[in-house]
Amino acid sequence: MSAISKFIKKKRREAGLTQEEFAIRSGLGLRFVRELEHGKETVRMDKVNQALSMFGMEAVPGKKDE
Amino acid sequence: MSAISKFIKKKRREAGLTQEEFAIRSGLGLRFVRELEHGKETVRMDKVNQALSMFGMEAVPGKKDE
DNA sequence: AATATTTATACCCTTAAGGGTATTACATAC
DNA sequence: GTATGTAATACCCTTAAGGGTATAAATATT
Repeated sequence: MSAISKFIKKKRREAGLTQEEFAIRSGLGLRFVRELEHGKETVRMDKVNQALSMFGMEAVPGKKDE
Repeated sequence: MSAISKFIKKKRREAGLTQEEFAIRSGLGLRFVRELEHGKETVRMDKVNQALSMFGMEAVPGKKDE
């Protein structure tokens, strides 16, 4: 599971949001939110960044291991 | 320009590779490499990670500003 | 300056991402 | 047990991402 997928799932739950509520608030499709959290690797980066921006984050290069 | 785009462009040049050479070595399409470095936002995350993995990196959540 | 190299756009095609919706599975209650 | 809320899969459709190739522009290099 990617760091991004795990991050979104964790943060969303901490915010007390369902996938549906998160989808609505972020302007993303519910199916996309599900697939992103489920670890789908072929998602589009703009949508990923749209999700991350809900928590003031964006996709950046990071060390692979650790 | 996204942090990832800038990172790839910078690292590729530091490695002394042309976009074409980088495309070949990473197994990505030349056109994709061009569009990624040019800042296209709708690229696919798996391809982005394939590019980042050339430098031992992957897309992770990071603070937006700074 | 001219020339070679690298990078950027534009064309068409195939494939699949994302959306909507419905259905199914999985919880956590009651 | 049944009901309720949440999450996961499956269907079809529209749109566009990515590949290949060709051409144009930009950037060295001499």
